[in-house]
Amino acid sequence: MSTPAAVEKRRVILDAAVRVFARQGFHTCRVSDIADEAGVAYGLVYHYFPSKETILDTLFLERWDVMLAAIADTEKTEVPPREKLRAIASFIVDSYRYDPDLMKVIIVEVTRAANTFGRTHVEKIMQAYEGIGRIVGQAQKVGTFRTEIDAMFAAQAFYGLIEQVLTQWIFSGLPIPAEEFEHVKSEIVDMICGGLDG
Amino acid sequence: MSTPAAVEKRRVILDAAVRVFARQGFHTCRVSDIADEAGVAYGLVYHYFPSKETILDTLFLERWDVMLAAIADTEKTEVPPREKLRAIASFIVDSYRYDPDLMKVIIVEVTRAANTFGRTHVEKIMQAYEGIGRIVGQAQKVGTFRTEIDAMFAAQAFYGLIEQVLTQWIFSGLPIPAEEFEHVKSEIVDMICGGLDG
DNA sequence: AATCCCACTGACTGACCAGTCAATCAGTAT
DNA sequence: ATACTGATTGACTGGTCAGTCAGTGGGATT
Repeated sequence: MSTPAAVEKRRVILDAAVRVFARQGFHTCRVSDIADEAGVAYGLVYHYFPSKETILDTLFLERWDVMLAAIADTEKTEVPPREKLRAIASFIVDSYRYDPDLMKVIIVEVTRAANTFGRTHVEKIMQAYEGIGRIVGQAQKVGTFRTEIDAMFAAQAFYGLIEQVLTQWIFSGLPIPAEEFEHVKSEIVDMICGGLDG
Repeated sequence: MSTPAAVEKRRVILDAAVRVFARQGFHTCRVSDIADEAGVAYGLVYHYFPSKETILDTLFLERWDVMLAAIADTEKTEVPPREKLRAIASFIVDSYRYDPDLMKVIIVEVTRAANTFGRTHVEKIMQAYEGIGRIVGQAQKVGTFRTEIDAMFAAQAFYGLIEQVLTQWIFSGLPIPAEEFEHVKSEIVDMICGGLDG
């Protein structure tokens, strides 16, 4: 059915869509913008995707599944809980580091878009919380983490903080220096595990 | 110029807009939906507001200014830092408690809408972070909070967590029991100040 | 060389909707 | 009464854009 060439064209359209969504926003851009960016005829977009929304859909699911896999892998490793959280923070921060446009689109247009599009993916998004929640819960059972704080609540705090940081970076529009990425990874874990009390 | 009756009509339209935006979302709803909800002719909306966007604008600014004032007031009080954070958490949680539709609109359509509308209000939004950041910074100077964590970073963690919790409530669409509101207030402060380490 | 199969093209359509505006109405002043 | 003023109405316009579709071209298959 789908020749290698066709698979590649599909990819070209997806990559173009990332750039266009990141630049103009999903609602603001036209399908013709995506076609132009991909250097492809308008109609071809509809040859590969049934709708504009499906393109965003595809981009989100592709990446989110990779993240869920990364969380699941981390869960299985035999390292201290703090290291597990660090691994996840590291994965998400690096996702932004190496493909800021894609992460921008996912966060701005899906994860944070509770109104329109995000609603469709609440369950997928929740699976990430649940994975993190299980790591926290496990650490509580072992006695590494306090049991006073609900594990799912802690997961929200952890993921929420990361998303907040990425959102700041996205807002700023500035390139982020390499050491900032590494510094933030540590600060996230320190904040969530250590708290503010001195 | 504006008679009391006119001021009231304006209010009727704003309140209707809150309900419509909360129900259908800003981008999805039509101006005629707002007019219908307000029981008012289509054109009258444009008599009171120059554009659809200005309505959302007005709703956000009205409420956000109240919140900035609440933060500023809290800053001035002479209570332990933890109590200050609790007061702010309490204010925001209660804002949702007593007007969930308005908070839903502000969070979903402005605060979290980094792409389109939010961009206009980044500075206003940042002022909230800065207020919280000053409280944390002050507590660090006094020695109540550790200095390892950047004050603005902590403010992001704090506000981000609250917004994350509200977003969960919004997503769920369920009514929240009274004790849940109170419980969450404590849990937010405990999480941010105490951290997870046991 | 005839046929088939898709990738591919881009002009076109149909629906939608923000914002306009000319007309009407109601209250108040003169 | 008359004139004036601002509130109110809703039909209409102009522009936008997602999605359609009839047709083209080129590589494989027979």
